[in-house]
Amino acid sequence: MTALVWFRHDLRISDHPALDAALRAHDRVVPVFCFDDRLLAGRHASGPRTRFLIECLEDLDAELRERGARLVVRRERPERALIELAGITGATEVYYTRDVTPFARSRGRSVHAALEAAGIAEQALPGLTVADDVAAVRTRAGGPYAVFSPFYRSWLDIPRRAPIPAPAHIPSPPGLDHGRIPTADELGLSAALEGAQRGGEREAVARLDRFLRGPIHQYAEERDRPDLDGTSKLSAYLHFGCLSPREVEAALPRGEGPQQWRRQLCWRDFYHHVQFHYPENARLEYQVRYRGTIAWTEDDALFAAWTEGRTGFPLVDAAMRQLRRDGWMHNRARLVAGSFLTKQLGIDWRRGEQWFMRLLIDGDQANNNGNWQWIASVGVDPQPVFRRVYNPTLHLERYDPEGVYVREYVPELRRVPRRHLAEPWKMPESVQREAGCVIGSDYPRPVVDLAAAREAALARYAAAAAADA
DNA sequence: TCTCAATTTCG
DNA sequence: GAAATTGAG
Repeated sequence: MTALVWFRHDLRISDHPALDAALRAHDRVVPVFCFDDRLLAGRHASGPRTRFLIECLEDLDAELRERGARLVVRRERPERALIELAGITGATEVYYTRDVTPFARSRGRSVHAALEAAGIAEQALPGLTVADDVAAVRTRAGGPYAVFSPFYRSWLDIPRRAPIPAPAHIPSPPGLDHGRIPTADELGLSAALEGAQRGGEREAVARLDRFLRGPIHQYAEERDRPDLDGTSKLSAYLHFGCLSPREVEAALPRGEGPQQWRRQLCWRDFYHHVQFHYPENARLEYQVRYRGTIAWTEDDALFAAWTEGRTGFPLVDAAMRQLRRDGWMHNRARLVAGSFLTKQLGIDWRRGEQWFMRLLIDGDQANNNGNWQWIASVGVDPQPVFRRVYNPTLHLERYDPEGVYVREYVPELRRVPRRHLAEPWKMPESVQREAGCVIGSDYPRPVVDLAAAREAALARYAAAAAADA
C-alpha cells in the first residue's frame, strides 16, 4: 500500500509525525510539495521568502534521496495534484501536518472535498507547534485565551510527545515523474537579498547547535540587544518547519536563558492558538472598539520614509534597512519599528504587516499578524496604549549603547560620535561636517517630533475608543 | 517586553 | 549630585 505525504511548511524529515505515521502504515511513501499560485502571487507573496523556500525544498529533496525517495514537485493546486498522484501511484491515503491559518484551513477544506470524492483517506497530524493541538487549550471559563501569561502557565502543563527520529529509509515507488523544483528565475523572482540566510533542515540544525552551545546561555540578558548576536535567528527555519518546535524544545539545556527562549517559543504557539480561534484577526483588529474607528494617517511619503529607512531616527532606520538587506529584523527592532509606524506616524498597522510579509524570510501569518496587532495595541494581550509607544531615541541608548547596530546598517552615521548617535539632528554643524553627516542632506531630519507624535497617538486612540463607546 | 518625572537613597 | 526606585498615565 502506498501513501502520499503532503509537505507544506514542515520541510524536514526529523520529528515529522505525518511522515512517520505514513511510513508505519504503508509500504511506500510519496513525498509531495505543491507550488500553489494562490500563495506565490497572493496578498503576502514574497520574493525573499520564496527563495528561502526553494532552498528548503532542495535540501529536503537531498535528504529524501539519501533515504531512497525523491520529493515530487507539482506546480498545481494540491486539490488536483494530490488526486492525480494518488491515481498514478495507487495511493490510498494522504498524510499532512495540521495547520491553523485561514488560508490553510479553507484550502484544507477544498483538498478534503476532493480527496473524499476520489475515495482517498486523509490523516492530519501535529508538528506545527511545540504543544500538540494548541487550539484545544482552554481557560477556566472554557474559552480560548486572549492574554499571554495565563496561556503560558497552561501551556507549560500540556503533556508533550517524544520527538520522532528521522527515518533511516523511505521506500518510494520507482519510475515516478518527480517533477522539478523551480528556480528563482523561473518564478520571476527579483535579485537575492544581500544578507539572506540559507534555507534547509541541515542548515537549521547547524544553527541550532551553535545557538545551544553558546548564545542561549546569555539569552536572558542579550535577547533585546540588536547589536549583539544574542538571538537564535531560527525564526525562518521554524516558519518553514526545517526544525520541529517540539524537538527543539526537547533539546534545550537547563538555565535562565533557555527558559526565556522557550517562553518565546510559547509566543509562537500562543499566536497560532489565537489565529485558529480568531481567524478574522487576519484583517480586523481583535479589539472590536478599534475596528474602523482609528483615524489612520494616509501619507504615502511618510510610509515610504519608513520602508526605506529614512525617518531620521537611527534605530528605526537601521531596523528597516536590516529588513531590506537581510530579510530579517531583530525582535526588539521590530517592536520599535512597529511602534514608530503605528503610533508616532499614525499609519495603519496593516500596511506595516504587509510590508513585513513582503520582505521577511520568516514571514508567518500567525506570528506577524499577532505581533503587529500587539504593537499597534489593537490585538490580544491588551495593555494601555501608552505602554506600547516606544521611544526610538531611548531604545537606542538602552539596547544599542555603542551604536554598533546603527552604524552597521546606516553607513551615513558611521563617523557620527557616539554621544550624538541617538539624536543626530542635535549635532552642532561643525561636528556634522567633521563626521561627513550633514543633517538634511547626508542623513534626513527627523520626520516627526517625538513628544508631539506621542501625544497625537494617545489622542488618536482615545478618540477611537470614545467613538466606539 | 513603556515613559516621564518626582522622590528616595547613597556616597 | 548621581543613581536607583516609585508612581501616574
